[in-house]
Amino acid sequence: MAILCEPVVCQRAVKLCLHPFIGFLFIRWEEEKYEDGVKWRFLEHSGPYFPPEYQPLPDNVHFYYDGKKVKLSLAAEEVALFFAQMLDHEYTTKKVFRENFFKDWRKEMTDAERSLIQDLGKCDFGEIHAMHKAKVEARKNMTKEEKQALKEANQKIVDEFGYCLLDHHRERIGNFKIEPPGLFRGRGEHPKQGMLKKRIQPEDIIINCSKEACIPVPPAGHRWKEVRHDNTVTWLVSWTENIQGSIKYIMLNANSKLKGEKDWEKYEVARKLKSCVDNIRSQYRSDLKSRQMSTRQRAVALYFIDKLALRAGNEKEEGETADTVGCCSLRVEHITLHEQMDGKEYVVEFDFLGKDSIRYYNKVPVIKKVFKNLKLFLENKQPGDELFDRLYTSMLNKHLSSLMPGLTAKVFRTYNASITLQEQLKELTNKSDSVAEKLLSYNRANRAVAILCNHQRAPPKTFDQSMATLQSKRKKAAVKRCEEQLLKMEIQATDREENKQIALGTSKLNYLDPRISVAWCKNMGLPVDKIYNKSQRDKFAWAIDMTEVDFEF
DNA sequence: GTAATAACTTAGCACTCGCCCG
DNA sequence: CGGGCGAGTGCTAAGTTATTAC
Repeated sequence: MAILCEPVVCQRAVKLCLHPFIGFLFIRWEEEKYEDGVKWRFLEHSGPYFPPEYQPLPDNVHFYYDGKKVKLSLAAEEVALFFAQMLDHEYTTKKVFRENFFKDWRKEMTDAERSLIQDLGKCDFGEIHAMHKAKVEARKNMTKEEKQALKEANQKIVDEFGYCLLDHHRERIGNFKIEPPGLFRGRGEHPKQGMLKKRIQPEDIIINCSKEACIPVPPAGHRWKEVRHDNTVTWLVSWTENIQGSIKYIMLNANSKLKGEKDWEKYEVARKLKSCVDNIRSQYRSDLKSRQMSTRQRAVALYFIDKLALRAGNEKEEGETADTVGCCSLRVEHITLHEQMDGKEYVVEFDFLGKDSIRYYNKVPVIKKVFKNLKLFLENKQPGDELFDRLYTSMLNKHLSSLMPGLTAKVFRTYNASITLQEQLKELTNKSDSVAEKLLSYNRANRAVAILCNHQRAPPKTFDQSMATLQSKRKKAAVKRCEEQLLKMEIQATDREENKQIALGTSKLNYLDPRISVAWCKNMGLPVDKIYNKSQRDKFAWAIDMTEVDFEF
């Protein structure tokens, strides 16, 4: 395999010295020179915060089966309440949801209950549902004092459980609360929707902290499953959830040193790709002619991943999750080839459900060699067959890491997102623009990335109405106010309209090197808080600190 | 070599909260 | 000064990738 790039690995300290690192980041970095894989020296925390115990229904609220009042056991009653709470949701009418729920609910019943309750259709959760709605209503109508008291109680919980001590730093924890029990929903057509997500007990919990630290105290009468001292991982608490059998973790907040450094590294790898992407592109273009079918498939997949920012697309176990795909797992039915379309040659029409069951629909002209290969891959295949039947994400990533250390499929998304933002900002903004115009341009650049990465959202429920309001304000303002304000509102309206189905947050938070944005703000004379809110400024503190006006991704 | 597992990032949606308008 | 609304935040599902187990 050709090595196309200089390795980037194992040069942490050296890498840093290349940068105008200032303030705490530098000091913090200097103090930790850990051997490979070690994430901390000292870790102390309070353990997880458990949701409140189940409160039995009051005596005047009843469950009915086949028209008759039935007093349920505590365990069965709790699960009945989960279902009753969701009754306003459309998915409680879905067959899969109902069947999964009923099956799991029956497991929680006593023998007597189980022999009585055999048909979900005969269950009447009406009173329980009404009680729940009344509770929600009551919470909304709390007095100021009650709300204040609640807020203070919550703050106390955050103070006690929300922080940990990692080496010499007090760090905010990302998710210190144990996920409460309920009915699993999942996204899209999930085969496990409606299943009971069980209550987590201290006996399910693994605690990770350092040997010298105070070990968190389990709730009275309970003990932890295990206490371990593994400083090669970053999690504080873990447990296994019962729906997929996967492990859940409590980890640090994005504004922590540990996460910040990782984030910085991610963008440095993406920048490294910038310097060798031309070589990598010519390599996979020449691989399109390979005699090896698997190499050709890899080349076409790479072409898509690079050009369209598709995800890698791991194999998934059938029946365990919704039927979604990424690049390597595309099937015959997900693409249609058009020799000619809309006046363009060699158009590939994509239509598939990706991560979170978000639809990816795109018509893309491709180079002839890619088109011909796709035709070849489709020969003698049926819908349901894999397009890239000789390709696995593991092979792809192995190949990529041989081209550049640290390179994997997802780096292309980061790289293409960041480079697109930088180019769009250059193209769209002028120093002489007004603040509102600059922000519109920034959002448009952000939007270009979100579209590339297919970050969609459901149009806000009140969209049409609020759009109309904004439009009419426009007219009122025109009558009585100066043109500048008119312009500002027009710009806002444009921004919102263009953003109807696009989610900017994901790319801003995960794909766009924050130094591009910070440098742009400096260039444009805009305060950073015009584009980053408080938590974004926290997360990107490292970039805000170190970025010079002339930063180039 | 392949499958399973572990660890970590990425993702959209629901809810909350604070601000603005009538 | 209450209600509506959008921005911000919390939540946790759903990905990717490296590592481990067989």
